[in-house]
Amino acid sequence: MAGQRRKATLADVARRAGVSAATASRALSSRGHASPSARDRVAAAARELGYTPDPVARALATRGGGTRIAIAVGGHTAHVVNDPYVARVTAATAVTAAARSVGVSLHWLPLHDPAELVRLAESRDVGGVVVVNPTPAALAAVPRTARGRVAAIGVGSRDVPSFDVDNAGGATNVVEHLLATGRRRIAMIAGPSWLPCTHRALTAYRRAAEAASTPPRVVEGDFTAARGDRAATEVMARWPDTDAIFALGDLSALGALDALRRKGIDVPGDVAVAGFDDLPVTSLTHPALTTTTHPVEAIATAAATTLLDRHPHPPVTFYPSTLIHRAST
Amino acid sequence: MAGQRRKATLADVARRAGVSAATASRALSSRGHASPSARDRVAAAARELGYTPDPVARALATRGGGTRIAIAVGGHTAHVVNDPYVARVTAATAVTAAARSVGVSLHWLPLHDPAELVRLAESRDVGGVVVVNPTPAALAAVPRTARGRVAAIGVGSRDVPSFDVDNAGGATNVVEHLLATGRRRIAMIAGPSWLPCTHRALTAYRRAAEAASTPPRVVEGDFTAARGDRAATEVMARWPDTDAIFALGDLSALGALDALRRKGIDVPGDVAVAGFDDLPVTSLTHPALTTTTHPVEAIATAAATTLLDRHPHPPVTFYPSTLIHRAST
DNA sequence: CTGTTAGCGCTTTCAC
DNA sequence: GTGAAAGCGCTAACAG
Repeated sequence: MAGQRRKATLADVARRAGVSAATASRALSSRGHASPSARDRVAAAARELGYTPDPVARALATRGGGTRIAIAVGGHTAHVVNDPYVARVTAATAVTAAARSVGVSLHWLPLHDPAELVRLAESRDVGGVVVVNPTPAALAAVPRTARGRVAAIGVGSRDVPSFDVDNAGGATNVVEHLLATGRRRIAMIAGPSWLPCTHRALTAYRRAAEAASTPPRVVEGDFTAARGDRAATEVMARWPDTDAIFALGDLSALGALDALRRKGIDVPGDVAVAGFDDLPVTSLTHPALTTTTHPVEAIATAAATTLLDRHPHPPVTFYPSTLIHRAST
Repeated sequence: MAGQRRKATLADVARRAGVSAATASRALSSRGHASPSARDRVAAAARELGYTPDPVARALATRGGGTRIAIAVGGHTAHVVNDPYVARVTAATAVTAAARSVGVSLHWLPLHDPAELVRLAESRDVGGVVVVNPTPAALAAVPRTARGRVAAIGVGSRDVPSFDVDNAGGATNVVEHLLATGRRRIAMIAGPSWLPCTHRALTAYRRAAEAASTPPRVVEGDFTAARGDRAATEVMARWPDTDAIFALGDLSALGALDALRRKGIDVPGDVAVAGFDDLPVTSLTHPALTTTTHPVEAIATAAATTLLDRHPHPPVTFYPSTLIHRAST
């Protein structure tokens, strides 16, 4: 319980190791060269003193490290920061950041005013920005000087690497599963049309449906349960012989389930319902929901790590979308 | 699009306003006194230059501000940081922190080694620690020097202010609702016994049950769905005439719902089921779950604000637990 | 009320 | 390889 005296500083370590602060710094950060002997003595001194470098001072001196990574969530209202999916991304990022002694802040990125993104990327204390649900327009505002300081969860751009779910593959999996279980008149509740990363899923659905000679039936959604409910109602009104509904977003799927139940339509007897996105509770609904699971934590961690470690980034990295077959299909 | 030249610094502002850096600092931070005229000129200069103070430098100079607030989640395994409730707390805190240019990091607080809490509280770059699901033992390790730098979501201690749900009131509400709807043999699936903040709910249940002359029926749970499932099974085996199950934690309630359905027990016909904690999807299950809603975001924001603004803190603040009556009771 | 003078703890030229 | 010295941008004494 040695918490009494003032925290050890680099100067203390240097003194104890009998070297200068500069050498101690080099030895510790293993940047620049230091003799093995010095390196050892410094390491020992640091250990004995329980020294940990002050991230604040380091950030100030290196003018660039940054003491936090900002998460900017694209959307039309400030409410987007309260989304459970965003919360998952934030928590995962906050864990990754914690290991480097940096923090995470969460911001709304108004899609009508992408300047906020630039402001964040240029803040001296921001080490990097993770953009969630970006649009090309918002990304276009990112100045070249911010290269390597911005990463996207969703679509990327020339300067912004993308870490994303393989939406196309995932959607294809779902549609093929539906086809394989005998469904032929499959409707889709899509995502909001302004969100480009959902286009791929929609395209994949169209392609798969076409290949099976079932004409596409699409209704726009917005990931909410309420919209899913209304969308399902609309689907059944426009195409009464529909035998499967594929909803982008599990909340919408649950809403659809509710709408069908009210109409006395049996799931999966009359209509199969599949979701997309792996809400933690979909195994507990009744009927349990067939959906896809996405490695959100891994995606967030990869994006954060790229920023934190200044990794050279591949332009786009896809993560698998895995089908989970349950009672609703 | 004026992002080209180097960001303005306090010195630039001071020069432009024709004052010294110290005066500019005083004028901007409204700490210490500055003449109205100086204040105005500095403010104008700052605006014209688009100046924003560098939080990193500020933190270094004030030795104490801190550039992040740490969230420490008590538990027996590192897995606790992946909890959806924790994610909600983290996101809300990250939004509050963002307004002050600070970040949030997320840590596991091993209950068998509370030293981690001390380490966090003493890190120079940490402005404050929010402890989630604390135990008295862990809190006891907090040094007096950390007063005002630690806040708890859950039980507090003499030195650690507590921000928490009124678990007792919430549980009482649920039990009284059950009694009011004619239930008399009410079982409870409790929380993990090491988590003190669930004791209050348990006590309230016991008291309410006693007052209604219904002997308490308690099974320990752990907030998971799997445990809720097994617990409900155990309840029905030990007390077959049970007509209501109150589960601490909505996941457990959903698990219980599942177990009852498998046994062919009708809900709410034979047995009513109520949850606790307001998972976002409980309105969508079938039957929809009666539960209580808790202002998690408000709680997290209050705890973070106390830390950030060095508020004088009341020792303990309770937030209401509101009953939401749905189909399951 | 305001300017001057010192740092906060670390990294980084630049000589030696 | 290593040390001395000069900051990073800001705030905190201390005189004036």
